[in-house]
This record gives sequence, structure tokens and C-alpha cells, in this order.
Amino acid sequence: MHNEDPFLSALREWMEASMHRSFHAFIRHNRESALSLSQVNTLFRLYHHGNSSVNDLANYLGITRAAVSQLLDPLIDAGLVLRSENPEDRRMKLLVLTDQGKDRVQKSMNTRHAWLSNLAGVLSDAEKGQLLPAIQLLNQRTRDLNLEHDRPCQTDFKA
Amino acid sequence: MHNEDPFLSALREWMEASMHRSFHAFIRHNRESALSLSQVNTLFRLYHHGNSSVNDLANYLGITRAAVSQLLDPLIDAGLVLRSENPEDRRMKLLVLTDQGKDRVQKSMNTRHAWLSNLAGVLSDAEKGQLLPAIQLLNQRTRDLNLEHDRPCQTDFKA
DNA sequence: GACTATAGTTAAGCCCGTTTAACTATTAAG
DNA sequence: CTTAATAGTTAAACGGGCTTAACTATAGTC
Repeated sequence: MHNEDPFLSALREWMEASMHRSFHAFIRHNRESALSLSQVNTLFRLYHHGNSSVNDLANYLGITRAAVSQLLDPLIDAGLVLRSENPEDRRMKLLVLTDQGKDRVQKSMNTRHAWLSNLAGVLSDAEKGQLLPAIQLLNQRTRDLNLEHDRPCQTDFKA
Repeated sequence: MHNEDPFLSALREWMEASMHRSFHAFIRHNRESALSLSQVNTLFRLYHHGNSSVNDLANYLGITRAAVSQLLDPLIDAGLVLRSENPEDRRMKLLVLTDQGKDRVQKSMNTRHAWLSNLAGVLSDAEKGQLLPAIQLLNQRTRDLNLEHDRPCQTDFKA
């Protein structure tokens, strides 16, 4: 059903292997961070998606607004997130990652991707040169996907 | 500090973007699965790593043996995991994924990777042809990494 | 055989992330 | 202006994942 396309099948294998490796590091790192999974996901969402409302995050995380409101408090106290009013609709809050928050996310990403250095270590310079344009192409097209699909973010759950 | 190597930097960008997409699907899928995060991680560990002991899993997940023993019960009741004695050391249990368990993991993987089909959709056949050998090379070298690093799995935590 | 160490299980209790429900504040509709 | 709808917060209560501690069973050691 899924393996007709050798390209997709190779891509899936790569994704699964890399996810599995990164995920382990992520879980371990998370356990030491004194933040809940939803809190870390919130930081990552704000990092990747940009400013959001409480409702946005609730939809994204699949939990209630009340829960989001509560998990945000410690993040704001810690100076990782800024909570201000949305001037266009003062019912909403505008949640923004602070520089400290961005830093935190980047450190977490580095932990998740530490194993990539090992992978780079077993590749020759020639191979890296061959791989680089391929990965850059993937990155470019993945960025394009963002522009296509990321707009209807307020209505993709519990609509 | 990390961005000296353009190859590594491109690889990191790819990893982060793909992780973020897959992770969201994973969290959502997990919420509906009636399994805890540790239980799902257990299934994935058994899928990728092969048969393990309770102690192995505890080290891998970073929780106590008692916790693992308890989270296994429902998995065994559901027919996803088989628990038998290790004949070489009858103190240990041998935990094995059943066919049903493997199925469950594969379904979960498909959910995580659904967005890859969208990515494949915005790539031309020519581009796919160019990317395929690159991804296959990455897969091959990642598999090699497994052989190097996966052996000392019983002592890599709380040693 | 006695002692110690290791693997796993069980039960009690704790912690904390989430839900529910009630409330305030702002916007939209009649 | 009144009514209804939406966004967010707060506090109480629930539930489940994990730890601790006590126990059983097998393996290694003297």
C-alpha cells in the first residue's frame, strides 16, 4: 500500500531511523528540563510557527484552553514567553518567544541532533558534497510546504 | 559553534523541520491511542532494537523497573508484547513484539509520516531521481551507526 | 550451604497535567 | 441597549504515570 514508490519508501526509512534516534534524546533531555511535554511543545510551536493565541496552542496541543493558560504561567515566570494583548482583538493574548526562549529551544534542538555529528563523521567529504544539494532541495521544498499548509491553523482541531 | 559545517547545518535544518512535523502527528495520534508515552516508546524500542529485558527498557526510558513492569501489563493483555523467561538467565524476562505489536508500530509510523506524501507531491520525478541515491546513502550509513553504537545498551544509563 | 547481588513483581502513595465549571472581559449581532 | 458568542483565567477535583518499599526468585561467590 505504501511501498510502491521507492523514493517515498527510502524517505520513510530515513525519517523513522532519525526520529527514533532524536526522540530518545528528546525524552531524556525533557525529563531533566523541569518542563512538561506540553510546555516544551509550546516552546517549539512558538519557535516554528511564530506568535500564537492561547486558543491556537490549545488546538495545536489537543488540550483545553484552561490547561494552556496554566502551563503558560511558569513559562512566563521563567522569562521564556511573553504574554501581551492582541491590539486587534483585545480578547486574545499574543504569545511570543523571548530571546531566552529561543535560546532554550535551540539548545534542546542541539541535544536532539547530537547524533548527526556521528553520522557526519562516517561520511567522506566527497559524500557530503554529494549529499548537500539534495538536503538543501529537501529543505527548500519543505519550507514551501509550510507556506501552503500552515495558514488554516486555528480551525484544524475541534472545528 | 555548530554552524561551521554547511553540511551539518543543512542536515540539522532538515531534521528539525521534519521532526517538528512528525512530532505533532505523533502526539495527536498518541493521545487517541489509549497508551502512555512510555508504552508507545516501549513498542518502538522493541521494534527498532529487538528483544529486551525489563531492565533494558527501564534504562532506555529512564524510569524504574517497577514502572516498566506495570506499563507492560496492558501491552501484554492487548496482545502487543510477549513476556517469556530468558532461558539463559531465568531471572530475566524476554520481551518480544508480537505481529500485532509490529502492526501497531507501523500504523503509528505511517501516521507520523503522512506529510511525506505531500512533500513527494511537490517534487518532480527528476528531482526524486536525484534525491533517491542521497537518501539511500544516508540510510546505509545510519544503519552502520547502529552496529557501532547499539551494543552497550544495558549500561548507558545510571551505570 | 550461607550470603550477596541482580531481575522482576506488587501495592501504596505521591505528584502533576488535565478537565470541568464558574467567572470576567471583549466583540459581534439583533 | 440587550443578548449571544468568543477568548482567557482561576480554582477544585480527577486520573494516571511514576516512585518507594517490601517481597519472591534466580544466579554468582566464599
